[in-house]
Parts: sequence; C-alpha cells; structure tokens
Amino acid sequence: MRKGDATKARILAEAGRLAAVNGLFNTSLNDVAERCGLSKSGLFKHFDSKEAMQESVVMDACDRFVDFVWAPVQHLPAGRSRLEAIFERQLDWETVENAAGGCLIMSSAVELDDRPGPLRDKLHDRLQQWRRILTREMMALTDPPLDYETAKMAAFEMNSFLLGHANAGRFMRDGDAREAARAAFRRLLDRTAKPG
Amino acid sequence: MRKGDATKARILAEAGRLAAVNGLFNTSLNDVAERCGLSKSGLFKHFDSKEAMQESVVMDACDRFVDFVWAPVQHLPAGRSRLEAIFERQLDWETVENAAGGCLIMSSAVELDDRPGPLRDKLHDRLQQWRRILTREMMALTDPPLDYETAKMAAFEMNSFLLGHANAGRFMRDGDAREAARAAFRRLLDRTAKPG
DNA sequence: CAAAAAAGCGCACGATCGGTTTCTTTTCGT
DNA sequence: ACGAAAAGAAACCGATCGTGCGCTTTTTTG
Repeated sequence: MRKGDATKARILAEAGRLAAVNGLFNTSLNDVAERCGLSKSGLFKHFDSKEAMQESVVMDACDRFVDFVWAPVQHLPAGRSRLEAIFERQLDWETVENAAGGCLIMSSAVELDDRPGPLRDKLHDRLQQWRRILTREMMALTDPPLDYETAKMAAFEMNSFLLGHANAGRFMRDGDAREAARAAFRRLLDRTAKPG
Repeated sequence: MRKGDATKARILAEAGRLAAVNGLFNTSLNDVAERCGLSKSGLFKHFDSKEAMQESVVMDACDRFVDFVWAPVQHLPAGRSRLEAIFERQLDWETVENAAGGCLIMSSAVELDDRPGPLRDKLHDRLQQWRRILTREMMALTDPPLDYETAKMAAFEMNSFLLGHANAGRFMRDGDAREAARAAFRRLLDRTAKPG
C-alpha cells in the first residue's frame, strides 16, 4: 500500500491545482486523470466518487494551509511578531505557494457559499476554527490581553485585508497589492496595540 | 422588437441569479431555459453563444450595480456622508438586493481570476473604473483633499471590508458581519479624516 | 390586412460528463 | 518466489452539454 499513497497524493495535488484555476465544480475527472497521467478508472481506485474526491482535495488543501502558515510560526511566542509572521505566510500562501490559480480554500468558499452540503459544512468548520485561532492570536497582541470583542474585530479586519490582497493582486493584477495589504495590516496592529 | 427585449431582460435576470448561486461556468443553458420558461433553442434568438450570454449577464450585473449603488447617492455632495452612503448601499447590494447567491460580480471575479479572455478583460475594466471612483471619492473626504496615495490605500481598505463582509456573512453565516464591516469602515473614515 | 420579420419550439448532432465493468499489470506480504 | 491484493487500462453506459437546422407561431410594420 505504498505506491498507492504516492499516486493519491499526486492526484490531490494536481486536482487541487486544476480546481484552483478552473473551479472546484468545473474540473472534470478526465481533466484530473489526464493531468496525473492515468485513466479515469484509475482515479476510482483511490476515491469512491467525484464528490468524495472533491472533499479530499479541499480538506488536503486545508491541511497544507495549516502546515504552511501555522507550523513554521507556532514555536514563536504569541504576540505582535508572531501575528506579523502569520500574515506574511498567508500572503506567501496566496502568491508564492499557489502561484497558479490562487488559494483553493478562498475560491471554494465563494463557490460553496450558497451550496448546502457536507463539503460546505466541513470547510465551514475548518475556517471557523482558523478564525478562532486568529482571534486568540490577536488577543495576545497586548499585555494584558485584548478583550474578546476587540480582538474579534481586529481579526475581521486582518482577514479582510487578506481577501483584499487576493482580489487586488490576482484579479486586478495590481502589483502593489502585497504592499498595500501589508501596510494596512501594520496600521491595524499599531492602533490596536496602543489604546486611544 | 419590443417583446424580444422584455424576454431578453428576463433571461439576463434569471441567468444572473442562477450564476450567482451555482457559478457562472456551472450554469447550463438548460437551467436558464427552464427557469425562464423557454426552450434551449429559444435562447439562441437573443444570444449568439453561451459565452456571449455570459458576457451579457455579467455586464448587465455591472450596470445594475451602478444603478443600485451609485445613482441614488450621486446627487449628494462629495464627502464623508456620501462615502458612508456608498458603503451602505454596497452592503445592501450584497445582502438585500442579491439575497440569493450573493454578488455575481464578486463571485465572477474569483471565478475569472485565472481565466484569460474577453470576459475577464471586460469585467476587469469595469472594476478598475469603480476603484477609481472610490479613490476619487475618498480623496474628497477632507478639505483640502487627501493625497492620491493615501486615498488609494483607504479605498483598498474599504474594498477589503466589503469583501470581508461578504465572506463572513455569506459563507461563515456570521450574523454580525454587517455590523463588523460597518464599524471597521467607520473607524477607517475617522482616522483618515483627521491627521495623526 | 397582408407581408415581412422576429420569436420560439422540436429535434438531432457530436462531444463530454460522472460512473461501471471487464480485464491486465504491478506491487507486496510471506 | 509465489499467490493475493492493489493499481491501472480500455471500452462502454446513459445523461447532459452547447449548438445548429427547419419549422410554426407571434409580433411588428407598411
């Protein structure tokens, strides 16, 4: 069962790239099979249905997101520098790690926002979990910690700037998108850290 | 040529709703025809191809966006109150006017962000035009006017909060999304209007 | 009111969709 | 090294995709 795991990982990676560019529901099994260099029936040895494959693809993207953004900063002490590192890694996640097609999680959230179903629910849970992490992280910006409501608002703004960065950089092709998001986030931390 | 225009308008409206929910590229001609009470071939009397219909649908959505957001505030004097009205109308556009499926323009921008073609180009132009309007509007926040770079940054933040509102409200089902976006925007205006 | 034009339907086409079946090859535990 | 199990290929299924063609009905116009 070792060869199979390798191809399964390859399928998840290639299908993820295709879905990020063409959309999760606009990627056919033929597309994935061809890109992976195997036949359509070969895919079904690893997934029971297209829907099951989509779910694996999205969940795998979430796992890789956490590995990429969270893992390398979790050893840092909570506070401003870790927040800045998280933000920077998320900018990298969008522009570097997912250079072709952008962030699958973000585009899937838009595709799924009015499509009830288990996939939507699972992605919703993962994103809510991430929002809680960001809020907790934001509370640790000051000593004593920020109150929950203030931190939640700051987390909303932080997330908004990341969405704005993706929109400005990827669709509008604005070369300054990264710098704009970074500056906005820095100002957010400045005014949140010090009262008044 | 009067009856035809009415049905064409109906097609644009229904196709727009379907595309907002299911995605622009995931809406079949069968879906649109059935929703309009027409046959599939009947659609081709109004559009030369599916691609041409998609383009008309998106451009029509842009027109309706301008009518809904800009038209009712353009008689106000430029400044903070008009900026607040624009923001409020955009919140309404997302949650009230497009209650089912959300804003087609926003979701189309995500779908098209890595799909080169005339449709992407046309939507890009419309959104860039809108960004220019917002930047100009932001410059008029103070007297004397803000410098261009500051206004551009503020417009980026404003747009980010609207994206954050759509994400939080529609996908995350956060009931406080509207209030969060409004509060973030108000703070943005406060700190941008007064120096320091 | 008649002629012309527009609107719309039914049908069939080739391609592709997600998915299944049958069969061959490859891999792996023992 | 051998047999079982997994991996994969090829052909195929019914359904649906976008799109033409030919016809009828409705609407507009002279």
